[in-house]
Amino acid sequence: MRTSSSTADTKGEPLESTLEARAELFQDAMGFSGIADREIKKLAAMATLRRFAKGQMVFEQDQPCDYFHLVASGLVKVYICSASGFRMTYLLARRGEPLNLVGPFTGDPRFLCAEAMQATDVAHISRHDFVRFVADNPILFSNIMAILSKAVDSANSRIIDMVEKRVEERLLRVLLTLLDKFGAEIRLTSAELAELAGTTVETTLRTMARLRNLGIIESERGQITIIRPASLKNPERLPLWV
Amino acid sequence: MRTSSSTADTKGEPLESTLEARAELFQDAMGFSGIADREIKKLAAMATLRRFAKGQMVFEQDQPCDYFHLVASGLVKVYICSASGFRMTYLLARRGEPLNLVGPFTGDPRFLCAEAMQATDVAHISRHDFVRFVADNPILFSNIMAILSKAVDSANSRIIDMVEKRVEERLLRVLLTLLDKFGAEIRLTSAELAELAGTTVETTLRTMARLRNLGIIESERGQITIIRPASLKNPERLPLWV
DNA sequence: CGTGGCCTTGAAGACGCTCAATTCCGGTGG
DNA sequence: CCACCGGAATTGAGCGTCTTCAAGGCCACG
Repeated sequence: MRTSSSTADTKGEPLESTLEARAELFQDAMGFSGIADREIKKLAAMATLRRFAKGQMVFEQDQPCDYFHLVASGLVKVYICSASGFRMTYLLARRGEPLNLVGPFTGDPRFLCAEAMQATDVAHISRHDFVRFVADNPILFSNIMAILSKAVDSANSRIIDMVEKRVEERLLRVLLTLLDKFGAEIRLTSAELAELAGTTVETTLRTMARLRNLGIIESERGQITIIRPASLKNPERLPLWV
Repeated sequence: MRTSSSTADTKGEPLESTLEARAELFQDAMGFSGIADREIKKLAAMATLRRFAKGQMVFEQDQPCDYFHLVASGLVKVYICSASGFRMTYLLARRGEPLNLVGPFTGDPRFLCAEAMQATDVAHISRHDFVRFVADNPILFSNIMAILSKAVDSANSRIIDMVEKRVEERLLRVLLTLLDKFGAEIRLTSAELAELAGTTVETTLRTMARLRNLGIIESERGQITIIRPASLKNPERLPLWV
């Protein structure tokens, strides 16, 4: 529950990349469908890649938002962090997923932090360039709104979960979501799961032990395997937006 | 915690109104600043007003979103409702405040319900007209994004509150927010406060009794008065987006 | 071979939910 | 004018779920 990130927080190191590689990234990035190739090229020309080591911060809380970020490889967790150090992960972003769709429009500091969970490459576009590009390609607005509406619904349904659902149900929902997105083999530690479900490491461990006894999952150090996916598929358990 | 809204759910009754009155409404509506008068007129021409009685639903969960709604008078609560009937109010909208900024863009059903807390007039614009208008007035996008970013931050900080803050702190934060928006005289019942703070009526009552003993508030039936606003102004206690 | 991260388990205690009973108030109808 | 009813406010008692604190084991890696 309390955490201390003592890891380096330099903003990654520049990475050489070809225009083609970047164009290919934006080509099928989430929210960028329906953009003409010619426009995608422009986008790629404005972007630069940076590499982050495991544990490095891509951006931090209360910093003005100067860049739009898009994951090119690796895995990034986006979380909110309270004054007392409690963390709540609400997005695990991999290739093609944006880290901050809203921020660039206002530029204002937000609550969010983003941290690389593995060695990760992230594409950056300056806020100014990004906003102008979106204005030139209005289809992006609809795309962004569609994503935002899911994100808002997910946040709202999480609020309800926190109050009325027990930890076991929340964890099951997290597992279901991870199953959908990453497959049955989930390479996360209990601490990371706890931050996704909004609970403590100890409670997570205890609950996972129960699920293991029920034969729903298997787990070893830093790795969980879902054995009986059907057990998670409760129709009432809508997936989160992670 | 369990609720049963047995109130009528007809969609309000049509209300005569002048073009000028509607234009004046949109003139200083939240998110509509920076629009030329000529454009505002267009907006007003597309809008129709409807009246809702106390307890009537403006829109309900899982219904496709066909209209953009803007409150013209009265008070509307927007809330999410879980399968088990638990409710969480996350917006109290009065004149000039939109009820669904995101919905019209996708048209998809959402989790949200909106219910009139008093006799209320609401302006409706068809989703199609609204989206086209926004496309014609791109400044609206920035405005909407700015509002959404606050809403998302608020939802996220609420998630953290639910997990790590006690009911008393959540209630204090709700009271602070209501103080900022509505002034020291708050005309809400304990049940309504409970839905805002994400707790039960009983716990709300008990907590309010404690605050009353501390001399922070006074309360009578359906009415709370904040006596010592300074007690709520903890710098760590950022206001919500209500 | 030691250190640090991760997993595991126990025990205690708190917070807030649930159920239940009672009172108070305002409005409605006889 | 009075009786009744429904919504709102109170207050008490019991208890379940989780957090918290604590201690120990396991594994990988330098």
